[in-house]
Amino acid sequence: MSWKLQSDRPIYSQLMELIELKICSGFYPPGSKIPSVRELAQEASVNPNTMQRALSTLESDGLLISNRTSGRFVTNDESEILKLKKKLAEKNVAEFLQMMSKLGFTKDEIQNAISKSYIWEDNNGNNT
Amino acid sequence: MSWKLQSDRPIYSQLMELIELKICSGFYPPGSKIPSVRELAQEASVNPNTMQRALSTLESDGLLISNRTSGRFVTNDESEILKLKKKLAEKNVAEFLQMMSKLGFTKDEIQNAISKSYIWEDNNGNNT
DNA sequence: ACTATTGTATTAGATGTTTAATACAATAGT
DNA sequence: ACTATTGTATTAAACATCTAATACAATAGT
Repeated sequence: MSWKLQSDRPIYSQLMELIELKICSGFYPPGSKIPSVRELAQEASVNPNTMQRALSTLESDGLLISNRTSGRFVTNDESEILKLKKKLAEKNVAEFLQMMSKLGFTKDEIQNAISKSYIWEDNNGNNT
Repeated sequence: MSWKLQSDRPIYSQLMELIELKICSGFYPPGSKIPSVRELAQEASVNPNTMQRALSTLESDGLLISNRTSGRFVTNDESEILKLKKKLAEKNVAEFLQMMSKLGFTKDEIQNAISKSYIWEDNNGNNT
């Protein structure tokens, strides 16, 4: 799995977003167990403390649940996940359109650019 | 003018993006003089050093030119500005689509969401 | 019962960002 | 020439982030 991190933004924050995405996309299904803090930290080439911070914050958001020694699990509440998915999507659309609007693009130009894109050919996160 | 800054990302970086937007949108036209470091810093409620960092970086990017005591000016090279505009737009579209794709939305759903938006009613940056 | 694995907490140091206060350098405008 | 305004540079302190090393707490699995 990809953990592409940038240096111009807090890492724990990026980790949170990436994990949210993995949950919303079903990569980590509802109720499923996710890897341990230490494993995830290694995956992402990040200090365990940093990963812990991301995970515990997502937990206080109600998205994850930790069971002391049995590990950490995605919430079973699918409506919660759907809610997050909608929230992320709406925020994304709004920010995108605002940006494009400020850059002077029209709706038609945007629709055009999107219909020309090929993102949807591959479902592995790779742009073909 | 709006200088809405968030705390989850370096301020100087956000300032750069906002200024780039002001230039690309024509709020600061090519060749025009922009306010002084101190003025801009006050506008944005930011330390002059932070604003200076944003401005001098934009200068090394070739977007601004400083004339010691006469002030700072937007480049006259309109092709440079157009290039930036395209770069910003492409990056924005790509990131947006990748995100929406990962969230599981189809092209049609996205096209739909965009056609339903009302961003273009008002040109002052306010969503009506 | 023991042990390995889990999440969690703590302390310290390195680094980057931001603010603050100040000073200098150059010149447009008078 | 003088002066105010410009960009620029420097130093210090406060703060957040990240890493590192380590330890503790709890329990599933044996």
